[in-house]
Amino acid sequence: MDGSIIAFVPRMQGTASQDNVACPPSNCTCCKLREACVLEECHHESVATRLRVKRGEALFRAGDRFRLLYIVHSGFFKTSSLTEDGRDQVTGFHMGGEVIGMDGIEDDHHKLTAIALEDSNVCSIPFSALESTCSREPMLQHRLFKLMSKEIVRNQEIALLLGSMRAEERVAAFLLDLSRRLQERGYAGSEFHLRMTREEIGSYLGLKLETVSRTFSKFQEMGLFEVSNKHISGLDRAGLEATMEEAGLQRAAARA
Amino acid sequence: MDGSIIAFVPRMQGTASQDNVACPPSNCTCCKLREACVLEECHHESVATRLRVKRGEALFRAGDRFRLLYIVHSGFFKTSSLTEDGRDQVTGFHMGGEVIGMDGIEDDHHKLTAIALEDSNVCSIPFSALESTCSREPMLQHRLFKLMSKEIVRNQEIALLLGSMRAEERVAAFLLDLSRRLQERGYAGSEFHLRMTREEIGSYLGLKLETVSRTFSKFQEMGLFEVSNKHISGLDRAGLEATMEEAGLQRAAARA
DNA sequence: CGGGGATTTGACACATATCAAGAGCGGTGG
DNA sequence: CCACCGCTCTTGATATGTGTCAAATCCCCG
Repeated sequence: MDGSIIAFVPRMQGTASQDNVACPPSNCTCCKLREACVLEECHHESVATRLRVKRGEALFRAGDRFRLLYIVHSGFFKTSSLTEDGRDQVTGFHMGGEVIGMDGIEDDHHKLTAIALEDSNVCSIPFSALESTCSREPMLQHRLFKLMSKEIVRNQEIALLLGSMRAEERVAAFLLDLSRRLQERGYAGSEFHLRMTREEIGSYLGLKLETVSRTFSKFQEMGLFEVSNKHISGLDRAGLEATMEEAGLQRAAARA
Repeated sequence: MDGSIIAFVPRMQGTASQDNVACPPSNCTCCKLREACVLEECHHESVATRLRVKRGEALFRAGDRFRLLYIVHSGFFKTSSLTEDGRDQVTGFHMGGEVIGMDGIEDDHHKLTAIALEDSNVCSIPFSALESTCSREPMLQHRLFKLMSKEIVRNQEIALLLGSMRAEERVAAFLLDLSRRLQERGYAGSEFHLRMTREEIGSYLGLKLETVSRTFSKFQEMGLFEVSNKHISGLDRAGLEATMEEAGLQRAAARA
């Protein structure tokens, strides 16, 4: 695995509500995951607050004043940018252990909207407190720099996907990424529920929903997985990777 | 203007070589711009080193060990990612005052290659020294966080461009961005030399070089600017913005 | 002054978008 | 518990934007 910046990778078995029984949403002093959290030191200072977000609700919206960074504790989010000219695009899907909100640091206002795709729990930390703690805790500062760098790289990878891949490669890359992240969190990597619609996948991948649907059907025919509505099973990671490589070879051949 | 994170915006009149006469490439103690530099505090510590990079040379390459962050002092760079499967894409063009290399913080290795598109001068700062200084200088830490956030947002904007804009909009957005940044640096915003080839522009915008060329020709016919090889003049910013808005309206109409 | 890469332009191909219709599924209320 | 409604998804037919291929010109660099 990569020398993960995000050490906090919960292996959630219980539901969000069960968690909340034991951990009231006021602070994280009893957080079961604090030892492993990216921003661990903040727990010691008791500056983190637990929040529940229901499916469909926004954690923050584009234009909101930025104050907090959020760590997804359980659940699933999408972030999207909605520009004044009506352009709307999903920029990411976020699951347990991932940090959301770093787009707001630049000028104290969020550029993105974060919406829960299922009932979720997040940990919120005032960025100003985080900065203070960083000054005293070089390791925390170091991890935060790495975390932001990782977010830069992630966005560059999306740009690479959007700028240079065909529809099939994009969809394969999307599924492989999702599968890998679920597996890292202790879930099966070959069988999972998609929490987002075809339209949201398409928006993320720069494709129309019909193209996503068609590609799913085609992959199913190829035996790369079974898809039934939002449920994926029997995902053949090696097969998907081979599909991507083939497309890459074609590109290389075309160039030669 | 935006509450610029990058306070260091040189108004270069002289050439790179003239600069170097006065400022040997050993350190920045005599840097004319240190007062305004993003990473000002580092100059006080004399940890910054000036480098010259000739046109075509690499500042760093993908896979290189990451140690330094670079501030472009004069000149012009492109950064690009080159993956093992032969995918190659320009991820950005960088001019005076901009910081390059933040993609390497994540795991101590650069993901991108940075190549000078003209003879250039950069200031290099060991990242470890920067981190140490940050711990003592909260304002520097704060600016560095903002700088990285800005880079995150920039990459999101590229993704938005690649995922949702048509060729004409992309080219218009590219020229407007370039024009704005040149203007901020004291150059004319309506007349400038393109330092990159059509192919590099295309790679950055997710288009083929022929499409870039055709779009340039079309814009010229529309009277939005004159283009002669790499020279642009008479750039009509308002006209380009109108072109983008029209495309946006079409999109909105299509959706309704 | 020669040569090779860069650019332009045209003709054509193809991937994906668009438009359209119908089926499936999930939630809601009777 | 069933029936309905709306949203999501699938699939087909067609349109279109951009890629691909090719050739000529241009221009910069040596």
